[in-house]
Amino acid sequence: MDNISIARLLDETASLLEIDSADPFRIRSYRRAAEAVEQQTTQLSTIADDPKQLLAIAGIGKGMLANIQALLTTGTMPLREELLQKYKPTMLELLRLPGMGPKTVALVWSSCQVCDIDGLEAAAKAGHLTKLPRMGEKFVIKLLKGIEDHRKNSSRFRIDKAQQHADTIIGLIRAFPGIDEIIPAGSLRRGRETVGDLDLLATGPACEPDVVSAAIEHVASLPLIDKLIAKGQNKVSFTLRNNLQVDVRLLPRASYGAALQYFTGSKMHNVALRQRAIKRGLTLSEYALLRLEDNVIVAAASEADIYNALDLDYIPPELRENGGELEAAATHTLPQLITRADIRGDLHMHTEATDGRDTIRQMAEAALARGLSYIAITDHSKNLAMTNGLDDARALAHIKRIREVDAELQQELKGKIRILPGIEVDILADGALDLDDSTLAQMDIVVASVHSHFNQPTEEMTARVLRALENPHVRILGHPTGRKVLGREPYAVNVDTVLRQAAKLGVAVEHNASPARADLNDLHLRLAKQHRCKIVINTDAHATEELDQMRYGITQLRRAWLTPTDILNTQPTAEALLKNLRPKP
DNA sequence: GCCGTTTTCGGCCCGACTGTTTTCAGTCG
Repeated sequence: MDNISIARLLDETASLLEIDSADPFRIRSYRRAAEAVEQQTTQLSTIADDPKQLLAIAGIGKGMLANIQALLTTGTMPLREELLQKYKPTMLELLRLPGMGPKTVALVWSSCQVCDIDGLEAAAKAGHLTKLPRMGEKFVIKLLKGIEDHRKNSSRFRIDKAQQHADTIIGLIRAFPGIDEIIPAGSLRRGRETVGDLDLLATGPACEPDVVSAAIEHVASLPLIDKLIAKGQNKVSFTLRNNLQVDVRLLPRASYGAALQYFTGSKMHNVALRQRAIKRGLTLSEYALLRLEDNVIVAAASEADIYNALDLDYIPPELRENGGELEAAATHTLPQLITRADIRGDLHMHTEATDGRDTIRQMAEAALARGLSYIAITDHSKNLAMTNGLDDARALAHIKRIREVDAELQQELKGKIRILPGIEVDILADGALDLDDSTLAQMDIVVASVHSHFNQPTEEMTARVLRALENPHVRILGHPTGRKVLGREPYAVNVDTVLRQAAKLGVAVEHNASPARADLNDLHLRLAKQHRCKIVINTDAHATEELDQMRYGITQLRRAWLTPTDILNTQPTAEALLKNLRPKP
């Protein structure tokens, strides 16, 4: 059983305990353990016989150790089985409906024997629910709408889509006079790959308590609102037509930092931060950091003030996951995280020669405009027929053209941007590549990628990739996990094995910056660093504007605590980069 | 159930909003 499954079972047990009205602190420890397990880069199954290592994980004590060992050996654990005697697993899905918490789930079970969504809908329509305490007409209407939405769309939104919506809404709100700052908080600010909803925090003269109601009305009447959910003294919640929920908060300048800190989260980071505050005789809320004894404000206007008042260095949002960042901030050992400006080249992109939209020259000029010093053009090879992939003859003609454009730009732009000839070659079923070695020998950058991995067994795909890595022309492994964000496919290969072998052979692994295809998540990236892999970050752009997707990839690198020295394409020149890649045969 | 530069017992984060409550429980973030 892998870490993700262990974490899921612990989290489900926590939910079952909630329905069972168990001790809230016991429930919290199960949730905390689930989070801790999820953040481990080592598979617990490999250290199961060493209790010391397991107990060293914060949040894992004697009881949880026994639970994890039971899960690893039997696939379940006594408490979970016991709870499943009393309750049904389908109740966990009921908890995802708006307004349905553990108490209400327990109530409909004990009074109506309802344990799943279909049953709940039937009971609501039959009028059975309004007979229960604290449940009226309004609740039932909201519930039925919630069930409908849940069936239609219960997934999260990809970060780039969420960012686009945020930009639009921010533009509309900023138009109101007296609002001079508005920032997305929540998981968007922390750079998660997907977000559940948008949290936008605004401040300015129009957000001061005595005048804020006008601004609230402005927000509540934005034309793109599909359904208004709530309108409070400083908060408006609504959904867009695609069901994305947006919470806008208008906050006085004096407490903006506290609010930003609070609503950026993560939840576990905030809990840990508040515990730290209490130990110092302080209390932290979304309004301020206060001294407990006399309620005097210690810090509130900026996030940095709050962290500093708690004897911590400022913690970048991407690290706020309660994964050791508080300890590092307390000892001044936070990493100097990589930034977009550190990236000097992009080694994976396509042109009109295959399935890209723009020309070699357009890609190069766009890269230069974005501050890059070198790029590699890596169009598809012939096996990807639907992309008009290049056979050996066309590939050779294409790199000749690439060299010509490079020479032209050397003349015109005095070496400000270099174009390296390359190819994204496909790995065939037997692990061979679909172009001749003699062709690959002409390329500076050979990115080997598995494209057709659907429904293939993991062992087979892993073996396939390992064989491809043996080809000495391969310098970068593209799409190293074969994953699509929000897609159906999980990881096509055994990631740990593939990363180890790539590190051993000196093949760089690619972090694909495209939000649709962020092959390595933050745990994989940390694993890659542990294994001393060479890591490159590429956009896989199919048009000039897709070069901007680098920003999303950078966020993932930051979430993995990576610094400029961990990434190869921070090298200042194409020559320096090539020297750091696997030597050509 | 976890944890300890106050502690091996007794703590464990904070506030707003909703619906239906005639004073607050439950949900949510």
